[in-house]
Amino acid sequence: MMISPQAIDNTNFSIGDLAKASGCKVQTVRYYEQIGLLPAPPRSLGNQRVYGDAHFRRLAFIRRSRELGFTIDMVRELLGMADTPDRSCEMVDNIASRHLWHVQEKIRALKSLQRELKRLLRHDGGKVAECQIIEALSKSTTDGARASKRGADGLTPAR
Amino acid sequence: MMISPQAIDNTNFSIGDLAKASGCKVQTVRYYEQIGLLPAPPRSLGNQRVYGDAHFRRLAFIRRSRELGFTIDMVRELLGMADTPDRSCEMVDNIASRHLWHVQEKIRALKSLQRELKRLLRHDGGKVAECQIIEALSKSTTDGARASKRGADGLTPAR
DNA sequence: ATAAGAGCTATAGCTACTGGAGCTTCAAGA
DNA sequence: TCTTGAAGCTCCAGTAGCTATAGCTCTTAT
Repeated sequence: MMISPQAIDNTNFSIGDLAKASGCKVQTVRYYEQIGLLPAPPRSLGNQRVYGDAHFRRLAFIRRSRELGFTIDMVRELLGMADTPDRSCEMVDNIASRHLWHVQEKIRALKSLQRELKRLLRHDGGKVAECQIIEALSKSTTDGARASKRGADGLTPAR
Repeated sequence: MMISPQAIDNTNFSIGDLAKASGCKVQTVRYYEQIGLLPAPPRSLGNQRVYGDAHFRRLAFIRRSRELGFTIDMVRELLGMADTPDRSCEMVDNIASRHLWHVQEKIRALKSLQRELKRLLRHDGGKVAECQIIEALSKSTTDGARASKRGADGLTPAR
């Protein structure tokens, strides 16, 4: 399965068509071209991008992968694999299962977050002075090092 | 060196102490100062930041809130509320429950993602040419535009 | 002919930090 | 006292994945 654009194409899409069809913004399409995910299409006489069917298929692949939460770099790898049909499927599996693992980790983290927030909210308020939530937030965690190991949302791993 | 409850009487912390104690990086502390979350402390003769107990408590509050996934702006609001103890607790509750809702939404989304990834991975691999994952990624699901706004082939633009 | 809408490039902004360069200051040991 | 290494300082750039704006040009319909 090749997802690269071919020159022999009778369909002509403007960038707006492509964006609408794939459900992303025009700027996003240009951005994908800029970072090398989507190859630069030929231009019209007025310097406007002219896309073909293969571009559409490749963009659809990209969007679908992004929807599933694959990073741009993962999409790059997946595209590379999709373009070399003779290789084993193993590496594709690898990427997908690593991603699944991350997703499951995220779910775990969010669930414990949910529990804590629910606990915080199980008091009803008077004045802020006695606000349980503020109170709870003021207490530092037992394990300070834990915070530095996680990203901003407390979910994504730190770099 | 950790700032234990005993050591907290010593109200002279270096930025490194503060960072270690709160479990974030030195740069992060400076960043919080820069964006106005943490007030600028006095400096030593050699121009180094000297923090006190109140700084420590405020930073702990910030880190705790961030761990719970509150955005910087939310933390700003929460801090503001914590600083005006006569107001009602209602707004604090508001922020927290809005946040809980977001967390629950995220969990829902990730769970459906998880289901799909598991489905993708439920096969064994041969060549990429027949790879189910690549196949599945190539099929777009959420592009109502493609089917409804385009011609019968779903690809040709209306021009 | 004209006007609306779409496309073009270039650049900046978003979140919440993180890392590095190139410097100064501090504290401890010889 | 000198030295050395760690820690501090400021300033700037970079991360991911777009999104938005400014100020143009091009296309298309009337």
